Amino acid sequence: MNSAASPKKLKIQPHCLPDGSAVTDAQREILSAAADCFEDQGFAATSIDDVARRLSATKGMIYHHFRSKTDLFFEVYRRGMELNFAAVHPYAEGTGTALVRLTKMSIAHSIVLMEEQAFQRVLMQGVLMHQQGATTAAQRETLEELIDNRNAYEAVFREAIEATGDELNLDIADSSLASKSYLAVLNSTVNWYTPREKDSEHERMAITCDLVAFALRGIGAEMPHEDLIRLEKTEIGKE
Amino acid sequence: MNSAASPKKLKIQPHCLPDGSAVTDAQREILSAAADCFEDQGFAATSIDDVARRLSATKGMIYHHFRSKTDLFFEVYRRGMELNFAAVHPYAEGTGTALVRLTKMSIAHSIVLMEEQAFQRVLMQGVLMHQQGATTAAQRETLEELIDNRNAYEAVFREAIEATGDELNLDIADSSLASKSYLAVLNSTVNWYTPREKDSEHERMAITCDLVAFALRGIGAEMPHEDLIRLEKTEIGKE
DNA sequence: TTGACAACATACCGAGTAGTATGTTTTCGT
DNA sequence: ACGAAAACATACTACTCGGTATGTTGTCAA
Repeated sequence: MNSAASPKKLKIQPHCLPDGSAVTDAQREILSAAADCFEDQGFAATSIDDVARRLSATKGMIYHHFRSKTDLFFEVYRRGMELNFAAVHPYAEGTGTALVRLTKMSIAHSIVLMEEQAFQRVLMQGVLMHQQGATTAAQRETLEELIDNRNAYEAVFREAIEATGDELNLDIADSSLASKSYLAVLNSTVNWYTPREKDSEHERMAITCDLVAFALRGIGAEMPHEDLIRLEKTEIGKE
Repeated sequence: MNSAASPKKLKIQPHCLPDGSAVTDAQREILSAAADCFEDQGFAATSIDDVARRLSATKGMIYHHFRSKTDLFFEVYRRGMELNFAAVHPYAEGTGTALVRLTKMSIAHSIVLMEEQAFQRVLMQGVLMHQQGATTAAQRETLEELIDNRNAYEAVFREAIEATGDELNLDIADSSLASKSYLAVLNSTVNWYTPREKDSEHERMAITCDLVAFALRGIGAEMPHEDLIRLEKTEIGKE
């Protein structure tokens, strides 16, 4: 089914820095605070002091763990992609029909998106940053790698969509375009969703259900409502 | 059909500043250059000197026409919304079935989006800016107004989608969510589309066709492919 | 001609910021 | 216990940028 060109092993090993060293608790806290700041103010408007203040720490502490502001941003990006892969990958390789697998992937994606909004918004900024131009050569290289990562993620969905298309004899002219549209629907929440204090889990499930149904119809597939609910329940259970 | 709560007159009068004064050529050039800069680098990373340099002018010239960097951004945003309204409005009030009207609106939206990418990206940034928080009280007020404008735009689509739902007896649970998903598909191009030098018009038409078909299926509607092409041809003709 | 105003250009200031250099404390292997 | 390295904190520098104050040039009505 996914026998197509995908020699790319998805590396889901525990989080580590590019140099291979492990991530300490302190670094994880920095990444989280940085993600919040980048979400609130964007990359350019966020100062290292902002991040430090959010941690009740100092600039020196940040620079002890990360070489530069750009590096910090990249690590936040990497962490965000990791969250997505970790959530979706099990279902991409799981059992069941292609349609069921795609549906589970979509539910997992939508939920992790709403739960980790800060990281997700950083991903968007990363894409934007790519269209512009990172300064140094080393940074460009890192950024390329991150974008590759994102493309690989999209490819996972594209293959699942293609498999579903084959399975149901759907007429999908351009699977690349279809996957972009498909993910655009699932990703749309980052632009407007803000969790309410109460009942946020139920709320998220309802939204996810609607979004996935919309996206599936978009590629021509249908998933009965009660089946969607059932899949979603099992999905949430895993969390 | 759109008898629902929409007392809001869409103001499409020729472009003018908030104080009512007309826009000069110089101001239009500044707006265009600023849109390019904001697209390339984002609001925070763009300096007034950057905009001036792109015009081979000076900072003083910019500040002669706009009170502040934020004001300039708001005007770019306003101009972007204006372009969208101008493109879509005729079809929202046009003739034909609800499905045909919605389709025409979608085509127009998709095309203006690809043609005026710089302004469209600024719109996205404006939404992001709203989620964060503009500094001064006056700026917040202006931003609220701009967001209202955007919501009004979304409402135009929501009403068209509701009308189509009534017409075709579609099962649209949450029309607000549906319109957000719908527009997310059409808007997705700003994140990846870059025009090729040759044949860009044909390319844009093909993409638009696919996107609109996807979005329509998303709400449960079907538009035969040849009909879509035909509508698109008449649409382009207007340009 | 002139004076008044618009349309710029130039010079400058103050606030903020990425990054560094260096000092201080905590941890930990031996 | 102790020395060394890790894990911070503090102080400082060089630089950018938004905004302003002020100077210069063109335009045009009276």
